[in-house]
Amino acid sequence: MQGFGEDVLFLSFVVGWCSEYRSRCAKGVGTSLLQRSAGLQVVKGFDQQHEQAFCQGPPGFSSRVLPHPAWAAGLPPLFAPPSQEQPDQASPGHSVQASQTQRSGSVSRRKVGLYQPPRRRTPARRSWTREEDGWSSDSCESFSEDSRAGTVQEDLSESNHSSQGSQQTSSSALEALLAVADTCTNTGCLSPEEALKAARQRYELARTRGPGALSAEQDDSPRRAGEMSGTPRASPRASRPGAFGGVSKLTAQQRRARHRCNNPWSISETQALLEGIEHCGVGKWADIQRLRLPAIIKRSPVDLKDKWRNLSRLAQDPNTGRANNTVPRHFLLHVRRILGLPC
DNA sequence: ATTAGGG
DNA sequence: CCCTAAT
Repeated sequence: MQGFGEDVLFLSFVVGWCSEYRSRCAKGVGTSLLQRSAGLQVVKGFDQQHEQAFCQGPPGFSSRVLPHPAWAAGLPPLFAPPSQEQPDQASPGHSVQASQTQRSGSVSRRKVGLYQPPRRRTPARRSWTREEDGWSSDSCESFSEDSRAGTVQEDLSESNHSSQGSQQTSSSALEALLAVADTCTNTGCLSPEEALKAARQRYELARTRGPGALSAEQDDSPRRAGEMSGTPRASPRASRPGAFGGVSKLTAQQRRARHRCNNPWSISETQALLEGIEHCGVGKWADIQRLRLPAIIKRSPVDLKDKWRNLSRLAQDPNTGRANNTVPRHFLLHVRRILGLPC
């Protein structure tokens, strides 16, 4: 682990950078370079010299202003359809090849609770049989490259775009890093060590899964038109800092006020959950949440658990759940694979 | 604090 | 999603 100390330095630098960025925003000055590199919004005129100095970073970072090469390194997202190009986009020089090992065996294939479908009501509209529904063994293999998934393609178009140019890929990776660092500075709920751990985990994820795993979700949730039924969508449970930004202990009043939230899971959220499960294993909801994947950063560990339960049910019985659910079929194939079910 | 499961 | 029991 030679690069570790380096990463610590880098992270601390970024943390400082974040607070500087915030204060700049507060003053309404000089964010153009940051905007350029992180895809953030331009504020207005800025002072060249200050920005120069700022971008120099602390001593020792003169040429390391922007994403750690490791973060910038991109691989095709797990769920993306096979892309013709993206030949190698090799990581810029930097050694990004350690620990490819730990991915294979250990995690995610352990005690997996099979949610036994408790006597479902309706007779089967469809069943998971190989013949009639295409559960061939290779359809399971091709999970990560199923091009039939038009919905996903749409859903991921954003992140795919961002993998077009290396610059934008960097932006995406940078945003991911910023998210971690930001959480660290803001909420204090992550110690620097925890933040670093999260950062490293996410780096691993980015490296093995591709930048798609890190690209933030731009509100692509399938929120129907007239469906904003009163509930403030933003931060359903982010009232005060806690394990993941605020565990809600609602008062009786609050509970009555908001009867029941309905925040349908977007496809990218679902994808992020599956990525997290791949990474941490089934049942490790808190760990997954600590990865701080942007797409599911607002979902509590319990939310993750519930979603997994639903996915698991759905994967075992397509008749389960809402008829209009948008979970792509190959996601369910993936779930089945995790569950050790025939695909 | 986390997780599983019922509602 | 919410709530609670059990770790």
